[in-house]
Amino acid sequence: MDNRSVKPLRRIDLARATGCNLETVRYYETVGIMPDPPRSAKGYRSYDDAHVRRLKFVMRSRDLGFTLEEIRGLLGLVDDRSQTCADVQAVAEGHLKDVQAKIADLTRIERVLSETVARCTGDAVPECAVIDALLDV
Amino acid sequence: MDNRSVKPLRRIDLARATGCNLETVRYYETVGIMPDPPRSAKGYRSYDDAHVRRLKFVMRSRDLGFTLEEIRGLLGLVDDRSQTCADVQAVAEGHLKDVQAKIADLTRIERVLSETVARCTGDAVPECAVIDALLDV
DNA sequence: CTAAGGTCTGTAGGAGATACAGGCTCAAGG
DNA sequence: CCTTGAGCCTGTATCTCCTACAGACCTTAG
Repeated sequence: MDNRSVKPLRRIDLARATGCNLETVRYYETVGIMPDPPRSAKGYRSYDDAHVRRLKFVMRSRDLGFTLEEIRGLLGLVDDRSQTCADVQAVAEGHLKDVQAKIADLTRIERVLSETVARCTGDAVPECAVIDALLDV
Repeated sequence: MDNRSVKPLRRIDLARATGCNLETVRYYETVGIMPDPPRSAKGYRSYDDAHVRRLKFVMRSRDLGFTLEEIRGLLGLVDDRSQTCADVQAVAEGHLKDVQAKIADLTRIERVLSETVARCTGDAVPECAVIDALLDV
């Protein structure tokens, strides 16, 4: 009896649910990042929660600086159930190193920025030694 | 007497020192992310360590998903010594929030990936519940 | 039944690089 | 000194990743 969640989503619903641009949804389908969705009798695309989940992941990954190619690699882990465990492990390990490096970079930038925010008095000319350190993080 | 470091760098030296593509160096100059460098008598660009430092920062920031516009904002903090401390504080605060959000996202992704690496036995078909979790981070 | 809003396809345009062509210059070795 | 290879110059073309728009069609609330 529980079919509350079975209302199909239109393209604009998917876009709104994820914050993705409407046209980008279509683009991701043509380049294979998102699957071609089922169509209604009149040819309208129809999505569900799995699409929302996946597209959110893609968008977050893009924002974090991963290329579509890299995201394809990560999604491959999810999609291709026929890969061996060793394959999955290798890809995951590569991405893990990448992610850890990014976290380290961002953490150093964070330190400089929060020091800047804390030290700045809000008055006149800033003490720029702090901000200069940004280039050396 | 210490002028060991005063050998000027060619464009390719800068590219190699930073890992930046040769043509991208020129591109960043035309769009104003990097300053127009001094030229030799014959018009050759000539760089120094400050350029290396700055370009490395730009590249790391790009890799972390910042747009050129955002990077321009950060570099503005470094470049424009005439800004008030309040200006600097405001810009830094905005970027700080952004950076912290990125760190949070990456940390969640990291958890899933390291779990995957740890759990995968390296044998046959993976236990995919872990990898599936990637989409929900 | 109509107006508003949403869908379709195709194509154009912008940001951020990247590549290549044609010609010039520099520095090291013979 | 001269060659040769590597690098420089500019301008332009091409690639990725989107984003926007046009023209035509569909759906649904009032």
